[in-house]
Amino acid sequence: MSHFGRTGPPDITDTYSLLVLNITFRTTADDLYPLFDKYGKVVDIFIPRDRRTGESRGFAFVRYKYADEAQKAVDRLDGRVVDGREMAVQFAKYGPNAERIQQGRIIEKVSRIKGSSRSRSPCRRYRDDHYRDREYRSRSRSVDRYERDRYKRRERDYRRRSRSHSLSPDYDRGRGRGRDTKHHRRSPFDSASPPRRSLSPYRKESPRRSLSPKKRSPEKRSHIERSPTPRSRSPLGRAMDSRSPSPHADEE
DNA sequence: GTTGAGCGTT
Repeated sequence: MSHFGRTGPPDITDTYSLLVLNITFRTTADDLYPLFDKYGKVVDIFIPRDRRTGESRGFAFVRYKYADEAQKAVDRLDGRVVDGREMAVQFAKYGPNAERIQQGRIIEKVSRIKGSSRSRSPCRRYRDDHYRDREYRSRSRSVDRYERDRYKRRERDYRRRSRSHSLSPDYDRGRGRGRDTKHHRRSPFDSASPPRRSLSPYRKESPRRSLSPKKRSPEKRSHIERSPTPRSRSPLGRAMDSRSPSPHADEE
C-alpha cells in the first residue's frame, strides 16, 4: 500500500529499514517522505495500519537504499518534531517476517526451520482474548497496565466490528476514504492521502442529514406530540394506542 | 473526535 502504487513489499533485498516511532496517528507516508528523502534514497515507506479500522498505528517504516544514508537520517531525524510530536527514528530490529535484521538490513532470511523462528511471541497481536484473563492476572503491575492498554485498544476495535455481521459500515467508509486518492498525488508514496488537514468544502456529507432533534421549540414539539392522532385523547382513554403504558404521563 | 507502547504489508 505504501508503495509506489504497488502492493506488497517491493524489494527488501538490499534495503535498510528504519523504525519511526512516536508519530502522530494522522501522519502519513507522504508527510514523512520529504523529511527522509532529504538524507538519502528512500526506497519505501510503510505505515502499519489497523486492519479493522484502517487507522495508523503511530509508527512507520522507512526503507533506505544505503546504510550510511539511513544512519544519517537516524542521526538527523531522531527527535524531530513532526506535527507536534517528537518522532523517534531508529534502525529496525526485526524484518517483515520477524527476521533478525542488523542496522535495518535483513541479515537472516526467514528460516522455515521449526524452532528457528522462535523470537517473539507468535501472533501475539491477533491472539484471542478468552484466555487472557487468567494470564494477565499474574502479571506485574507495570506489565498489567501495558497489557490492559493494548487490550483496551483492541477491544474498542473489535467491539465496533462485532456489531455488524459481515459488512461493517465503518470499514466500508474507511476504505472509501482511502480510495479517494485518485485525483492527484503529491509524492511518490500515494499510500493514503486523506485530506485530513486541507479539508475543502468538497467533503462528502454523511447520509444522515443535519437533522437536529431539538430544532423544534418545546412548545411546538409538545403540540405535535400531543396530537399525533386526533382520537388519541378520546374521553374514554382506552381508545388510545397501546403505546402509552402510563396514562398519567399525558398529564405531565 | 479520542489513544501513545511498540517492530511491517500484496
